[in-house]
Amino acid sequence: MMKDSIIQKLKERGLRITPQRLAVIDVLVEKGHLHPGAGFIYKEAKKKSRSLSLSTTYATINEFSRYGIIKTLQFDRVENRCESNLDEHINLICERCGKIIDYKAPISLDQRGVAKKTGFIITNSRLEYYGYCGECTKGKGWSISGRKPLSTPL
Amino acid sequence: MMKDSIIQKLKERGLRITPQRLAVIDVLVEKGHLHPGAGFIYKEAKKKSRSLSLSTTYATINEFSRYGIIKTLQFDRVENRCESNLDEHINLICERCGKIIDYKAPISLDQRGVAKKTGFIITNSRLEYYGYCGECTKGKGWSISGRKPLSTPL
DNA sequence: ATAGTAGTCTGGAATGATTCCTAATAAAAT
DNA sequence: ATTTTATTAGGAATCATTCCAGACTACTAT
Repeated sequence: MMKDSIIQKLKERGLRITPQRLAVIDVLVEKGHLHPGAGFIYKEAKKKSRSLSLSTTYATINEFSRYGIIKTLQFDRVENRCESNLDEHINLICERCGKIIDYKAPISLDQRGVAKKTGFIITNSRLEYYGYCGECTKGKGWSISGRKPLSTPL
Repeated sequence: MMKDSIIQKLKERGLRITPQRLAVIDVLVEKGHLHPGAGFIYKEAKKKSRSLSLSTTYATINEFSRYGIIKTLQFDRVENRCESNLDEHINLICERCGKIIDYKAPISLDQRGVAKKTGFIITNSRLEYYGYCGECTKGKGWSISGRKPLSTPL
């Protein structure tokens, strides 16, 4: 997503454009593909806007998420991560290095069929596959040792 | 999963059969479809095995999970939930009442294709759709008010 | 049966990402 | 320029989960 279009969205929703938010947007735009967590965004954004607190970073992320500008990938006991790719895709999550890869694949679940059969109305999805990324299995003859899920902070 | 087959698995892996574990197993077998959380399991299991601590409940759940007897559905800022249905399925999660419904549907992601294309080796999956269950939308003409995700403890 | 020895259990303290709180600050509208 | 009101900073609070160390006990081999 482009920086301008995000700013556009903020204005549409009546949210103010502040230096703190601009700094966070910059990080999301430039490093979004890394699926950064709040801590990473805070550190990076602070470089640009000296006056930025962790609280504000969280508040900003939450606000953006609430208004559909980003999506948050929530995890247990580990920093949540931000998803700026809003296209339908699957996340491949490496349990060794924590990397999250967007994998474009059309998941064809018949949402209408689900609604008809169970009464459940789908509004959102979370499609993840866990395992080990190419780098983490490279040259190791497939012998993963330190399985420590999502341990690497980002 | 049957109680006996779980006990069988424990023996196979060299894990001891203790009254605490038996109590937890009972809950998992009887209430597994509710996708109980640690707190619920603790409360229920404590009725059967008077001597059971929350720590042990957590330890037991973790152990079972580590050995593939159950799967844990991890969430952020909300109690994790236990999944005793190990068949391939999708979880429908109600954002109002927190209910989790197992929806049987063949997700056909070509794992070999993923591996060939990205080098990522899949070992586990997490397929969830969020929304509102039949009961929570019933007679409301589709006007959900108190959107408070997974708020109901179980 | 009995004792030995890991594996388990307990209760409480510790953890840590995230949220909450309130006074201070600063966009944007008039 | 002034006012209104969203936003921010900083620190305290939250709370599911983990960690810890000492006590305990299910199993095995004697």
